Amino acid sequence: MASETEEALDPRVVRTRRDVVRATGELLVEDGWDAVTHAAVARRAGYAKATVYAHWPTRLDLVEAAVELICDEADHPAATGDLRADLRAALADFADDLTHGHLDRLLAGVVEHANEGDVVARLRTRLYETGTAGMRAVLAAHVARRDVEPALALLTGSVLVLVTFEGRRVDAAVLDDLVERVLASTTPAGSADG
Amino acid sequence: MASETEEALDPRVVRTRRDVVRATGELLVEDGWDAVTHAAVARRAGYAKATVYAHWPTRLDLVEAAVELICDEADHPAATGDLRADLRAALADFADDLTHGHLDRLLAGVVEHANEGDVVARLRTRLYETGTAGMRAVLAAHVARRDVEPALALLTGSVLVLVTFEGRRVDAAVLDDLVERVLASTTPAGSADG
DNA sequence: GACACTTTCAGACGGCTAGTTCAATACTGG
DNA sequence: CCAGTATTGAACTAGCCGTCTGAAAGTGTC
Repeated sequence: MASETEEALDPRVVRTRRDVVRATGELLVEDGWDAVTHAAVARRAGYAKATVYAHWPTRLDLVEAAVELICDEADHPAATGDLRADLRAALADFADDLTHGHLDRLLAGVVEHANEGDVVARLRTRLYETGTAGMRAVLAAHVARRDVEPALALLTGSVLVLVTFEGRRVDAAVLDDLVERVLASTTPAGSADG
Repeated sequence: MASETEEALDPRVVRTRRDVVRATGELLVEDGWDAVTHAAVARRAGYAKATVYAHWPTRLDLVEAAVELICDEADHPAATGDLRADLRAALADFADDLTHGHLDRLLAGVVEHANEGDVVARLRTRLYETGTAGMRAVLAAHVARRDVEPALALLTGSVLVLVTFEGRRVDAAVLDDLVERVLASTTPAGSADG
């Protein structure tokens, strides 16, 4: 028999999982957490409702699988080695995910449903770390270790707030200003006091 | 007849409005946006479901009234005049609202339901500005005008991210570090280039 | 191709909840 | 006391969620 972790031998199961999880992700991103219903997902994916229930008994199972897929598929601009250029690119990418990728709604969903168990808390961490992985990598490569966390919080937080709550369009000038302000309080990596 | 804006003469109406809006606010804060149902609100407030429907035809009407009340009742620590102390106090207050006041869930709710009309967008702005009013006031009094907005975004954003997405407890040391980092990139108010 | 096995399907069902309606009751100001 | 208004409790419709079923279709094997 196949191993427990790779038991999806039947091509029907593979197809179903792929199509349904993809449809769930689209629904989650476009219409939000509450739109993820077995019936809605089945309709969108082109499968019967009972089939969806058979694979993912609860709504949370569906959301979990979709978030996993979204995070796995996420890709970020490659680093060039130039600290400021890479930071601006990563920040712009994050801002774009928030607005056009509807990452803001995804994050809002996990925060609002955070009281529904540890699974949701794990999804929150997964989404946040995936969305900020680009920035974290750039910072880790260029600034002192003790500056990485605060700088990351300052950059991601400010962009999140500007885009999501102030409805501001964060153009190159805004991003540049934020980057300069944050870098002013950091020490280069490898420095004596880093 | 009474004026249109102050027509609530009947004490029954006054009582009903007060009790129901308060119950809605508690429900909204404790259990989230989706828990705000006419039936649930009526049960909690001790009124009949039909009465709640008579005053607030839609769920959004209920949420709107509750958010208005919450924002009106919000109070913030008084300023002492010491920039750093006031900033730290305002930030700590904001962090406390996020965790114990469940402001994070309120904000998540309006973000997730932002596609349900302009009313929700107004609520988002109202909540965000109320929660950050303390910091904005302190900054406006001490740093150059052009530094207020970016500094506000950096401070509120970083605290929001640390508390809500990283699950960090922001103690005095963390707040102090953030304040120093942000202030390093600002110019005092009234300065020549401010 | 024949076969046993698994997956998917389509629909029906009971249960729960949202929102509406309405006659009866309680309250208010005069 | 009385006319007008607010509140009530309950009934009712409509719609959706989750479950279950037998039938149909697909899969791997001999």
